[in-house]
Amino acid sequence: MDDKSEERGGGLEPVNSTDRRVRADAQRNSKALLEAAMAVFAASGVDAPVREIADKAGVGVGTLYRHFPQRSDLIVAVFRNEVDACANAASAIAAEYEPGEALARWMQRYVDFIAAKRGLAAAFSSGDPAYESLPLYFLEKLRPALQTLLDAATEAGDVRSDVDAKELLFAIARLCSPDRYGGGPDQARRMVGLLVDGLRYGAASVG
Amino acid sequence: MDDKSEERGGGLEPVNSTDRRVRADAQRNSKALLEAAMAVFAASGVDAPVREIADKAGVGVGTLYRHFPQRSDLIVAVFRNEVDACANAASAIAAEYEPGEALARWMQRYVDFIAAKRGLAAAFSSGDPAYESLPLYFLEKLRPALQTLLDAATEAGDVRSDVDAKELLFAIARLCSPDRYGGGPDQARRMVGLLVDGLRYGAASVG
DNA sequence: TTGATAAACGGAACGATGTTCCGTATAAAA
DNA sequence: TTTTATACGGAACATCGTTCCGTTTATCAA
Repeated sequence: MDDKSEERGGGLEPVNSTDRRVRADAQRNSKALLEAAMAVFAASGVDAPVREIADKAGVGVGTLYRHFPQRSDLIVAVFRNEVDACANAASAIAAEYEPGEALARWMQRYVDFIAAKRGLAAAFSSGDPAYESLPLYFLEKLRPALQTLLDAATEAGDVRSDVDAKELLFAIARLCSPDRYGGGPDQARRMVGLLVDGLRYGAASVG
Repeated sequence: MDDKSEERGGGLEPVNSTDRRVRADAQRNSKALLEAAMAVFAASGVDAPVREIADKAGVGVGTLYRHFPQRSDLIVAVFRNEVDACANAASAIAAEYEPGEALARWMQRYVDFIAAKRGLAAAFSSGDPAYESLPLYFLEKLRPALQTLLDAATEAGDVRSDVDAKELLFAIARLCSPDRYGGGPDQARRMVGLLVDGLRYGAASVG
């Protein structure tokens, strides 16, 4: 199928469209930039200057723009990365706790994620087309993760079965939204805790 | 009480803390800037450059910054101005229509206001302390306005009586929020229309 | 191992923006 | 009219996102 290459046996290394491998320093820098951006965004918010990120990663701004042609690309990359981390946490938690407890713990993990991303949420709904794809990515990654936990907890009789994963994700996100002025990040935790208790309560009638 | 002034008899003109009147050109320019900002924000969003506003008002940027020391001050001023306009519309509408119809018409007016201010809503929840006072102002102006309309409509038997003005304001604002991707500004109108019909339906059981 | 070369790098430079500064113009008071 | 506090205008500054290009370097072929 490929007209010009069957060179390296193990296709483990990322290759360019032509032939050559992706240079090692490029990979290193890309990773360093992503991690620096994560740290800087967490510390100073999404409005932090790109130069600060480049400095923290130990590269020039030219390099930063080679890997992330626009500022929003960096934001999007960080967001997707953290969505992935949150989704992946589901299976790790499921392996360690029994179903009901796993569900509760993952939901608190999800609350932390939402709370940390409050600054981004504002950017998303600001109409910038650069962020259009994010809500879909968000849903496609997190819904299956939560659904798996829900199914397991339901089958174990720990929670009721008439809850939709998508609705639950949105409901929690809204509980974390700062609409009610007053009540800090603890309030969100308490409200979500109540929600989880509500799920458990419903399971009692099933036995 | 005032150790140095009892000069002008009719205190109709705005005065400075010392003695002198506020200059006429200053008043003119302040008003022109506010109107220009309203127009520019509506046309190009809240991220429009201040120079564009100064140009439209026919003044220099120095003058703009004399009246509104920070960019956010201009945004806040426009917002408060439009909150006032929306609140004042209540009495005007109430004078022209019967209570139930007045309520319905004002709520659509409120929807237009919320929809137009979507760009600002993002800025408010971005944590900038310059906007901290706005939600309170919003509530203190609009709640009484809606409450008056609600009371009149309730007394006329047009709507049910168990609705809270504050909750209604927030509910409508959320109906207008672009969370569900898909569904434009018409959807908000339809949903609020349903809400109003719901209010009317409840009144039937009262007679 | 050693050139050759495509890829990646760094950071000065550019354009746009929010904000400040200060010499000039002017409305209000004497 | 003269005086003076006030306001004006717009050049200048600091900072941002982004581009450009001469220089460095990792990879490949010999």
